[in-house]
Amino acid sequence: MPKHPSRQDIKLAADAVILTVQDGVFKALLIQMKKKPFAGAWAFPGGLLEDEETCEGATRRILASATGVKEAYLEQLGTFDDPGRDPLGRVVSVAYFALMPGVGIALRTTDKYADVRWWPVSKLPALAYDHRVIAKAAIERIRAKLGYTNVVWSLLPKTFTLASLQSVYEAILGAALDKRNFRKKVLASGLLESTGKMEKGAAHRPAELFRFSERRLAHIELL
Amino acid sequence: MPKHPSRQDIKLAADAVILTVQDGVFKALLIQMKKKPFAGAWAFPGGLLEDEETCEGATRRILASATGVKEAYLEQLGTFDDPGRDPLGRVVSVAYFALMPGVGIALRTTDKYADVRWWPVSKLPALAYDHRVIAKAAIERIRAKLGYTNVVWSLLPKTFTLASLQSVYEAILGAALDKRNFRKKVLASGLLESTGKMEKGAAHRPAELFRFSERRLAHIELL
DNA sequence: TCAAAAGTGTTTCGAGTACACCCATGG
DNA sequence: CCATGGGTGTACTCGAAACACTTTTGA
Repeated sequence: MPKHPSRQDIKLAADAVILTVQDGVFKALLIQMKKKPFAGAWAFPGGLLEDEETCEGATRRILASATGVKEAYLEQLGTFDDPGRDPLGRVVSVAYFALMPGVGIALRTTDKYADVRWWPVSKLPALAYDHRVIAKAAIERIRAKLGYTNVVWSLLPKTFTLASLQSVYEAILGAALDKRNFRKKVLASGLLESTGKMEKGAAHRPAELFRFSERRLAHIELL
Repeated sequence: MPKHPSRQDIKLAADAVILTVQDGVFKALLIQMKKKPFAGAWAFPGGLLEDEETCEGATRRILASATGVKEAYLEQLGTFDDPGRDPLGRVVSVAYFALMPGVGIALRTTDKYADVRWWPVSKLPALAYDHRVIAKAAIERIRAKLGYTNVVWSLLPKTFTLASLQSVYEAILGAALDKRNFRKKVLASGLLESTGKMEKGAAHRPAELFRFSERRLAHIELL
């Protein structure tokens, strides 16, 4: 196959901003790096693209290696190419963000990383590279997207209570919502369907369990 | 400077979706290619990054070479990396969209291109590469952005009438707006200030000329 | 005086918001 | 029987949308 003539000395990488809500707290997954010059620093998991790999493919590989999760909502966030962003050379990063439910995820610290941890988005540590900028972009994007799409399904298990749905919104938006108005709007939106089942084992009146009628991205009017 | 170890055979390019509104019509700039295998085909102007150049820098260079315009609103649209998008090899494209006023732009067909033309967005010809996908993304983005930002300033000259402002909205949204409601909202928004001057030479009652109080991106509630 | 676009208010309707009490369960 | 969260309805306010005529100018 003929090649383009120009010589470029630019590497392509993918970075994954992995987000979830656990116990009413909006969290991001960070890894602690081992290699110099960033040993000990925290960053979003990422890495160079392998040949024959798409950016999204690379992100899924990275996602699985850090969390074991194969299914998650994934969306391209943007491409970050500040020339000084990587001290080891010119690396352009295509960043994605991933959303997943906060329950049932077993983090595993592989030998690639010194540590892997969920961090509250409101209390992130200092980040390597330009990951502070990437974090800001991801958080803005998901906040906005909650208002005009149904992405929230990607942050909840198959069935859930209205209270847990509301708490996901509140955690991400960082604001309290009125319970009655929230239920009214979300039930009228047609996004949910009743399962008929009830929550079990709580020390109070059991809540009805709902599911999403569609588990793929759609535009809606909410909030 | 030490280099990352991996060998990648991936080239990075930038493409510019250049948009404007002329005579009430929403248009995109396309170039007609000379080189095989796409000779004669239309596409957005673009090209490989030079070393030491950022994606945005490359886009500005491409923009200037196709239009002569140095100042335009520029925003990253997304990165397109389908492995089959370029038959000459693996090229990942970072696409930007540019917005500029529809008046006073002299297109120049350089020797790089067979032709350079404005095309109505509703009647684009067949496009090379994956530029149809890129076009769709750009158009969706600018439509949405009109509703929650003040970007429209980038599509108008320094002073303009309320009617011409309205016609820009109508051209991009593809829908008619109510004149009285439009004027009410846009005047209440605080985006505009009166210049005190009047339009000249029209065969009807002259309209007042306005200017934007801010010529940089801000979020607002409109539409 | 005619053609053409500029400019101007009011009413109606629906959505958003604020707000407080009873219910079902486990301990 | 008590503590805990689940579940429910109404009233008010404000912004969105619909709608038609008079004014100013050049030809």
